[in-house]
Amino acid sequence: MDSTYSHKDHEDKIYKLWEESGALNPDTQKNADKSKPPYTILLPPPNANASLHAGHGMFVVEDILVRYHRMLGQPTEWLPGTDHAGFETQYVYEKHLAKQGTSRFQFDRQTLFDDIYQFVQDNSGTIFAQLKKLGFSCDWSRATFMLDDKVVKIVYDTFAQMVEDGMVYRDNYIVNYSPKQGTTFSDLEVTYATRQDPFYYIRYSSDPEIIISTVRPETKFRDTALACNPNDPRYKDLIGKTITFNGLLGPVEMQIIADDEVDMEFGTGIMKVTPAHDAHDFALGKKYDLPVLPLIDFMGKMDFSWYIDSHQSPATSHESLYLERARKYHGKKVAEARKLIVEDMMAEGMIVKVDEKYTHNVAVDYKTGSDIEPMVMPNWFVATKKLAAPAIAAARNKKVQFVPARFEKTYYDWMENIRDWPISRQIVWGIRIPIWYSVKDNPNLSVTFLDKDKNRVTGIVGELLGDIRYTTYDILSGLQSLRAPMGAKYVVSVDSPGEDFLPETDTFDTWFSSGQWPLTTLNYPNGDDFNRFFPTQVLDTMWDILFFWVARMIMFSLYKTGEVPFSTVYLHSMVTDEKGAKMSKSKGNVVNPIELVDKYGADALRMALIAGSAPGNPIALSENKVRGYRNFSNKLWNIGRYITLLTEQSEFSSSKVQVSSQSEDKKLIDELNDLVKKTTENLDNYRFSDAALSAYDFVWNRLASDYLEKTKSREDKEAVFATLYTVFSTCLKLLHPFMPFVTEAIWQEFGGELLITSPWPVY
RNA sequence: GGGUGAUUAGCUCAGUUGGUUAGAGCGCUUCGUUUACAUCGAAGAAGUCGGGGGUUCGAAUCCCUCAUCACCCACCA
Repeated sequence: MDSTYSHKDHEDKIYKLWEESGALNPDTQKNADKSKPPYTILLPPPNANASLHAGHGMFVVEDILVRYHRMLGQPTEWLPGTDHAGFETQYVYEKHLAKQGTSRFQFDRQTLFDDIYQFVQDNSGTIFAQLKKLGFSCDWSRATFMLDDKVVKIVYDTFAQMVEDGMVYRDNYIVNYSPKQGTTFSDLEVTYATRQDPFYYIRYSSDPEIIISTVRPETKFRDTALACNPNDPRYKDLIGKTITFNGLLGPVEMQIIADDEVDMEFGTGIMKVTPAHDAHDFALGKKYDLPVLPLIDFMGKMDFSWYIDSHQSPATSHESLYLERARKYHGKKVAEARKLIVEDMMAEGMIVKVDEKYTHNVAVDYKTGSDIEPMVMPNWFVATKKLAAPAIAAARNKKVQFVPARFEKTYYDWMENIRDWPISRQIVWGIRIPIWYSVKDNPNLSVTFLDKDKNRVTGIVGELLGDIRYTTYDILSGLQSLRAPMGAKYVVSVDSPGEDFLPETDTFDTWFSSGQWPLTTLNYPNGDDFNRFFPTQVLDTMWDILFFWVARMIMFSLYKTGEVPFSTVYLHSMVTDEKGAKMSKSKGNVVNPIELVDKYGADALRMALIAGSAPGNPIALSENKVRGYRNFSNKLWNIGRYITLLTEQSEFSSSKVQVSSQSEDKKLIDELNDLVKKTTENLDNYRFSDAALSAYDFVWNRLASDYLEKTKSREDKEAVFATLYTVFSTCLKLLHPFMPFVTEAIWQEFGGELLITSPWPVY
């Protein structure tokens, strides 16, 4: 044995040994005891085109659990996979296209999908190779990709079933829409940016005095009411009345409604209601039956065609001015239009005050920070209330338990206030929603497609088909996007129901498919794996996707099977930099785990991530800490080396050793037994840090520094050897889940079967 | 606005249901080339456990309160 442990000489070879031994697959796992219940964990699928980041390293808790239960003799399944990651991946791909000077608009949706598929294929494989570098003992034979046929089939089945059960519906509803990204986002995908914007006080009327305040004067053209608090003495007498005033586009009539939700303290206490472009106003509109009048189009541009078209022949100079204004605003981006509108309002003396330093929160999408424009449009929704009820009950009945327990409360808070879930995304990369629209029944479908000459054409299907140049087939083959108006007739079908049909171009929210991961990976409902491994034992992930993913898996699983998909949710640490700050590219404090593995070995990194970590709490990763555990790897190696040297220097052989009855030796054995008990209990209770550190402490301080040093002077080398060998080999087992490579490497030096499938010590 | 977590040695953090002199790693000081390991060994310094109050025979641990930091949810025109 070399005098220092060189991880590079061992890690890859050992991983190969494990793979070849069949240990990673429960069907070939040598020590699998069929009479014992299987132990199953599903790896949260990383993005297929991702590479490893420090956060992935925390999946080590899963490897620890899997290795521990494998050593207990349970048939053990750790099922890996990758996610297509919908919008995130398409965003990455679009940046890639931009670099090549092109964009998604140059391709029909099928071509674009195929190209992204290829792009993802080209980048896939790295993440699995990197997970292997960390020593993760996944069953690669069952690796699943979110777009595999078996996954897509189950997702389609679920959708069809939900449509039938009335759990999925199509509705015209206000959604978070990003004009820049061209897609809807769910509430969870929206975040808020604090911004400073001018806050305008606009006079609507002098007698009675009505001044409203807003940051969005450009939307006032489609206001459908003014609202005040019913108890506001300033406006009490006006409630229910209709006032008339002069707007930039002529006289406007507006009724005044009252609602408790209007805050008397805020601004002037009276607000404009724009149901088409504000979620709160939309809700008010529903309550008071106000019309929804859109003003901003899907590209984020002002649409004044509603005014222009109906005011084509102005009779007065006023009317000419109004029309001129409407034309000026029309087609402008929101921000630009706002400027022009404010200028005109200023000129008209309508703006009485501007608070330039008003700070407020603006909705942006979580990934790119593009502005969210609340828009009313048809989307597919999942009715979540009925799904949530059993999911809440399951947690209350302890069918699912959270580690740490406090997340149970977070889970309830979200589940009890759950809102319907918009699942359609206007992107290409994902699983297409299996809906078809007949062009005959729906002549008012709006489509964008590339014609035979690759020109981009947008229009209404009925009109386009009246043109000799276009057939349904042309539209279908060049199709980029389709927008079906509310009330369109549709057929739920995976394949085209006929020649006269055009497909829904929306795809599912990526979480709609990943939410069914326990079902799709295990081949619900009749797969052997499903019968064997479902429900699984532990789901481990970080707390940031508790709602996105964990909650959805619980809901889907209960909906489809009546059972929870896993009994324990373990929420591992967020990996931060050494100062405890969140890692981010912009801060430049991102640690590359593979570099640390190269430098110090996977075992060292694993220990650094586990030692001192607690579920639900952040863990600071520093190179120093990793180096410290690299030293421990070397310590283990050298203890092994010392034991080997003992046998080489003496005549006795390792096969016939017996632990002596010397009190010094017996005491150590007793302490070892305590350690085995403690480690086992800690593992059973998800106390990984304690389990790792108690073994670390025992090996280094008790075994190496104390016992080993003291016994160097002893004459009865054979007895010392016996004790050392017994104690140390047990310690290797205890440490194997945490430091699989070095423990296996030493084990191999001792000869014999693989450590990975050796029995866990008993106490 | 609602909620959660954190605050323990210079740094990063453990401390399970309250129980003897509060722990680890790194760092620091002094010494050591003892053939397992200098990726080491020996010895050592260092904390009134955020402030205040309370419960208890006993509190880092339970309760109240304040402060600071971090995060989550909602988002007021």
